[in-house]
Amino acid sequence: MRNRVEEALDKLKTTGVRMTPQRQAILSFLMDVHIHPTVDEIYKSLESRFPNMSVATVYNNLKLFLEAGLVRELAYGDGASRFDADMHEHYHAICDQCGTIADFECEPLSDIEACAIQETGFVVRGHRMEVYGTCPECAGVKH
Amino acid sequence: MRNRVEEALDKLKTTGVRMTPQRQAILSFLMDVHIHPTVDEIYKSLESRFPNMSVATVYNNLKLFLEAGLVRELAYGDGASRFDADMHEHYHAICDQCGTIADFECEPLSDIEACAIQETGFVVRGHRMEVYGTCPECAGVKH
DNA sequence: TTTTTAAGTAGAATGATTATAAATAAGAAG
DNA sequence: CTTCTTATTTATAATCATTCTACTTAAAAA
Repeated sequence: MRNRVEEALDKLKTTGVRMTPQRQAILSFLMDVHIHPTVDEIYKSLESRFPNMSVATVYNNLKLFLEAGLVRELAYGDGASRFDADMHEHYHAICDQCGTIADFECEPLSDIEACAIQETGFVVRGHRMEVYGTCPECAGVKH
Repeated sequence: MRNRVEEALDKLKTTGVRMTPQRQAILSFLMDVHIHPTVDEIYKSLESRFPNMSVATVYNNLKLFLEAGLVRELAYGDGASRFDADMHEHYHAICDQCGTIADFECEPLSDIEACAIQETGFVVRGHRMEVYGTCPECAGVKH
């Protein structure tokens, strides 16, 4: 069995998507790293290997990956979006102080969705949820 | 008893904040309207009454109201932030098609926060949650 | 009134993201 | 291996929300 990146790119190829070094590098960076990077972080990390790569390439590929369901976008209001190639059901806890994002798992919030359906009459597709607070590192440090 | 807007502005006045027509108009617009407007919507709605008002004034006042706990900001990743002067505990359901935002109430998600605390070690301050789907109007229309 | 200074205004600056047009290179076909 | 088609990349301009800056105006205290 190949690794996740090659598997994903092979699947993309069957839909007319071409395999390029930049594309491969962006996807494997996202899949290797567990830090939910921004576009700029991805761009800077690949700068040494692809000195001529344009930021637009990063944006274009991320959009493609999003549509293919390979990554998800974490769009917090402030600043830049973050991207997560871990597609299994999980939630995020975000540190108010240092911005660290920690993953955690939990029963899906079915009763909340039930509430929403009952009170609003919406056809519910899904939800989004994050927890905010202070990470152990920041909480532990008495400056 | 005065109305909510005057009450709120009177309370602000006690902390050295001045009462201006623009400020009053922005706050009462937010409190009257139940549509979670963007800065631009607020600005355009008041354009006829205040032809010389600057967008910066809207931003400045919203920041002030946020700090005073009179409104909350709904920062969805795409596009502009929305503002809500309804401060009682509630959640939002957002229509994928028309963007409508419906309010609903529900038990607070205490078990999710418990999960987060246990798995991440965070000191949890609060959470954010929205439900996404299709509103009754959009779902009902077979175009 | 006068004075103090918070608030408003206009416009420039920033930062993330998207659009555009030309150059490049994947991959198919011969 | 060479040619051809067109997806992709690149560089740059454009857009959009938001913030900043310097100056003017006007609340409200004295």
